[in-house]
Formats: sequence, C-alpha cells, structure tokens
Amino acid sequence: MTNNFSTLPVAGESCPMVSFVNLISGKWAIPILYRLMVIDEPVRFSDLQRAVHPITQKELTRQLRQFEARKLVTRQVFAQVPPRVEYQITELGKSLRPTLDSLAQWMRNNAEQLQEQL
Amino acid sequence: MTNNFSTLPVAGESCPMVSFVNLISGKWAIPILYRLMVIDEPVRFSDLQRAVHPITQKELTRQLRQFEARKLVTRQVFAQVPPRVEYQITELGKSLRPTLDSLAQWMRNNAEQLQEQL
DNA sequence: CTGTATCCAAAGTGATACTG
DNA sequence: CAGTATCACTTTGGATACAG
Repeated sequence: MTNNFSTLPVAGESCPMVSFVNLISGKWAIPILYRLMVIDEPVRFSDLQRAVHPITQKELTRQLRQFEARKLVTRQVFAQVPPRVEYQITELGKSLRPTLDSLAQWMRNNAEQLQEQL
Repeated sequence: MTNNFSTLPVAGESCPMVSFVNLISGKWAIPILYRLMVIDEPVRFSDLQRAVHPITQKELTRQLRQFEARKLVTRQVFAQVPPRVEYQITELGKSLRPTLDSLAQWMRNNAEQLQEQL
C-alpha cells in the first residue's frame, strides 16, 4: 500500500454538506425559495408560478411539497371554489438566507477566476 | 391583475446562487472536493478513487475535469510509464471551505426540524 | 384555480471492456 | 495507471390533457 486515505471521515451519505446540496438541488429549488424569501408573505400558487416562470405546474407542485416536508414552507388551503392555496416561507426557511447569501457572495467574488460560462 | 411579482429580480439563469448550486451539484462533487480539501496535497488518481469509493473511473474523471476547468483543482501529468497523474486542490478551491462549513453548520443545527430522511 | 396522470425527451449514473 | 468508449438503466424535467 503506497497511500491510504480511505479511512478518513468521508463526505458520504450522511454528510451534512451532501444533505445540504440535496436540499437545494434541482432546477427550480433556488428560484422558488428565493422568491418566497423576497415576497415573505403568503402567495397563491398561480402567482408564484407566474413569478418563477416558466416553471410547469407539475414541477412547482413537486418542489413545494418537498419544501413543505422539510418545513421550509407552509401550505394553507382555503375551502373555496375555485380553490385557493397559499404558500409562505417559514422561519426555518428564512434562516437559510444568510447562508445562501454568503454562497452567492463567494460566487460573485470569484466569478472571474472560475471562468467558463456559469 | 391581482398580484404581480414577475418583474422582481429573478433568481434565474445568471443568479450566483444558481451558479453555485451548479458548481457543487452532482452525486460526487462534494465528496471529491471535500477529500481534496482534507488531503491538501497532490493525490494520484487511483488513490483518490479509493478514497472516494465506490466512484467509477468515468465519474471521477468527469468531475475532476470540471473542477479543473473551474480552477478549483490542478492536474499534473508525469511523463512516466505507467502514467502518473496528480490532482491537488487550488487556493481558490480551498477558499470555498469556510462557505461549505457554514452550510454544513446550518444543516447540523437544523437537522431535527428538517425531519424526513436526509 | 390547483392540482394529478401520462407520455416522452434529456440528463445523470453505473458497469464493463478496451487502449496507450 | 489513467483514462476512453459503449451500453443500459435511472432520474429529472417538460408538454399536455384532464379532474375536483
């Protein structure tokens, strides 16, 4: 054996960084979350869809359900016809903002060095 | 028009957060990057593969090439036979660590609230 | 209006064999 | 040893139609 790093603590399955990436991965995750952060009040499904266009109904629903399961977003249904459903970012969701901002800041600071189209 | 958020600054194509997510997305991106950060010296391809198992050669190559293009990793080829290629994290790559650490910290702090298997 | 269901295309990933 | 090539499979996402 020349070299063996295989027993170091791996950034594997239960690694918080990997979990974090899973949380915000997906084409529309950040756009939706960011919108809800900016709006910071209840928004109707259709308004949100317009704000995050051109997302499809299916994808918006799927991502919102995932955020809801993670307690990043609340979903409130009004017993009306036509239906009215409002989504709103939670305190937990908002607490992500400073972290995401520091990410964005690093990205802006180093955009040039990273070259390639990003 | 009842509500119109569609002209707010969108977290769209050129949003730094989206760019950041693209940078670290993919099943093996974080595990590889984290390993290179921890090791912090030149590593041979095969040693790295063992350290990030069970990644395939194809995926390790692909991800390393992408990091190289983004200047997060250097690649040095030695004119030997059998071939010897060493990869090493750059200063730019290392500069990502505090940011990733704060990500991980947020995740650890809120793991319970996020519930669901993560 | 807010979904769900279906079908399809594209992207991501793994297994394996092969090359210099 | 360090890749590349090929193929199969899975996951993701988009388009469209439809239901309550």
